[in-house]
Amino acid sequence: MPPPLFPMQPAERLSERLANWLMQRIESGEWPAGHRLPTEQQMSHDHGVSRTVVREAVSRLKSMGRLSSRQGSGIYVCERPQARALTFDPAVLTSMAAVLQVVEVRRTLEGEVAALAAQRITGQKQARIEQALAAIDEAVARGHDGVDEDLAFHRAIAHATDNTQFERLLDFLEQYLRDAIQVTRANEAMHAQFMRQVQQEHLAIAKAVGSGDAVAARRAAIRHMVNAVKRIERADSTVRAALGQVLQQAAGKPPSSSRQTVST
Amino acid sequence: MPPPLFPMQPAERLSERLANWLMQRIESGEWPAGHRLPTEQQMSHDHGVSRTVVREAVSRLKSMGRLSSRQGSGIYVCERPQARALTFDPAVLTSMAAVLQVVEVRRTLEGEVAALAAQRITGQKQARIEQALAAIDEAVARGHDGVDEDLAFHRAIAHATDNTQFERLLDFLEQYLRDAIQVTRANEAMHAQFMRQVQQEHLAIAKAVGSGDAVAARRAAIRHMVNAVKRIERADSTVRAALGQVLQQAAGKPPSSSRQTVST
DNA sequence: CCTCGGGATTTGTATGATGACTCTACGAAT
DNA sequence: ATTCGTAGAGTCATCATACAAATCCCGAGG
Repeated sequence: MPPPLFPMQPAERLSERLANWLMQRIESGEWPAGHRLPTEQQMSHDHGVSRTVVREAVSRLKSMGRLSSRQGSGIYVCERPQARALTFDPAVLTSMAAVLQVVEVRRTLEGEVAALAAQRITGQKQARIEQALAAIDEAVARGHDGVDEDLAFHRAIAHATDNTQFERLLDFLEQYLRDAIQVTRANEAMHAQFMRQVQQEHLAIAKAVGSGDAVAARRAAIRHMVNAVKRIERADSTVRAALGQVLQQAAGKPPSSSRQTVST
Repeated sequence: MPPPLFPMQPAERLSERLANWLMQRIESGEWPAGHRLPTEQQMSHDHGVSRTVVREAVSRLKSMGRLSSRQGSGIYVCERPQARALTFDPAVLTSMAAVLQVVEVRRTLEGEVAALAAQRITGQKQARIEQALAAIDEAVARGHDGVDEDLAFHRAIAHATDNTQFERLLDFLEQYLRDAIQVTRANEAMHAQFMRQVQQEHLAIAKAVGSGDAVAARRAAIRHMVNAVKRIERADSTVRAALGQVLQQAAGKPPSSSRQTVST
């Protein structure tokens, strides 16, 4: 039987409560980095739960990188609690407005990324960009939608900035935009025209970056993004409805899935 | 005894191996979203381990949001594997060059954020920005370094964009920059001059945003960021060395710690 | 001072039992 | 025919106990 869509919140498990309690000790600084926790036995006694519960709670914090245990020694608070990770509210995936917010973030990045790439371009990176550009045409010619290749093109530009963080950041944003892009491209009526325009915009970016013209690169990238938003917004209501639906049920689909149509 | 600095990798625990095995089933699509896993007993039998191990492995994936178990029913693959989180390589915290990379990312954002804020400013948001500005002076007057207040100022501007994602993104970047900012400010020789200049730059941003002048806001923000980089780079070698050290041992220190000096 | 053991401590794993919860099926009442 | 209640089997959550493996502590001996 399928899991319920709106499951009643099951009573908080003991291990969960204990994990939260432990987390609080760590966050409050009461247990500083390197501090050794009481033994499992001690904690199970203190909180009146079994060792199983203690172990599950600790296990959770271990997988979060906050605790680390060593057999025969004890359980310790990690030295370098890895920085809090960035995640967007899942709601970002379920509403049109939120998708546009993410697009906006991306827009601000792409412009500067293109400018920086233009300033730091080299022959090798330029070749990679052009190769990515060609890959889009190839994919489309083969009947694919070219979404992956499109994103790879933008990643290639980010790579040219010599700043790994840009690549990682854009890669992160992609996962929120991929579905939106695919559905937008699926608007067959606009397909042919879209592809021409999109590829033309891509070409402009690549050219500006390749010639080292930062100003032109920024302008081309921003224009590309602005037009992308227009394409999303101009998509007629049927497509928007489809987008809404897809976003809502956008679920963990196997990475490989037949895809349909076109562009950023 | 303190945990060793370079602990030998303990042989991979059974629960860890099983967790990886399970994860692979999920990632490969062999177990699609909503699929029910074999029972704990079945899995413990299949893999020749105890139920304890199975439970710990499942517990890990549960805390990662990939599995969800319902008492009396079974263990299921989650529908919407929450998007991959963004984290920068921990090395980002340990090298001067990497810190500058993050600063560069922030720079590209702040400019556009300021421009958008100017376009969407309201009285209420403007008040909040000015309040944050005043808080910096207050903190400095009280002998604090004002780093928290400084960051709050920038967050207030991000808030004015009406785009939550910007706020979250800057908030995320902060944790990589906080240490760098603090050490830079600790350069006492430059302290007085720094503070004046920094606060003047802040004022320029606030003013431009408040008046709705997007172009001026962008320019002011970019200028602020460029100068911030200069301040970091101009810091004499002793400070840079100190920064390197702090970054290297930057560990999970209790959030509350006496702080020292200066500015973004 | 250092090295080497051995016992005590602590986490990792195994096993069995019990309670709580869920699902299915069957049958009674409407 | 549909709805509802209930019994029963299946499953996870928790408990208790035991042993294995790794580590720590401390003292004997050099």
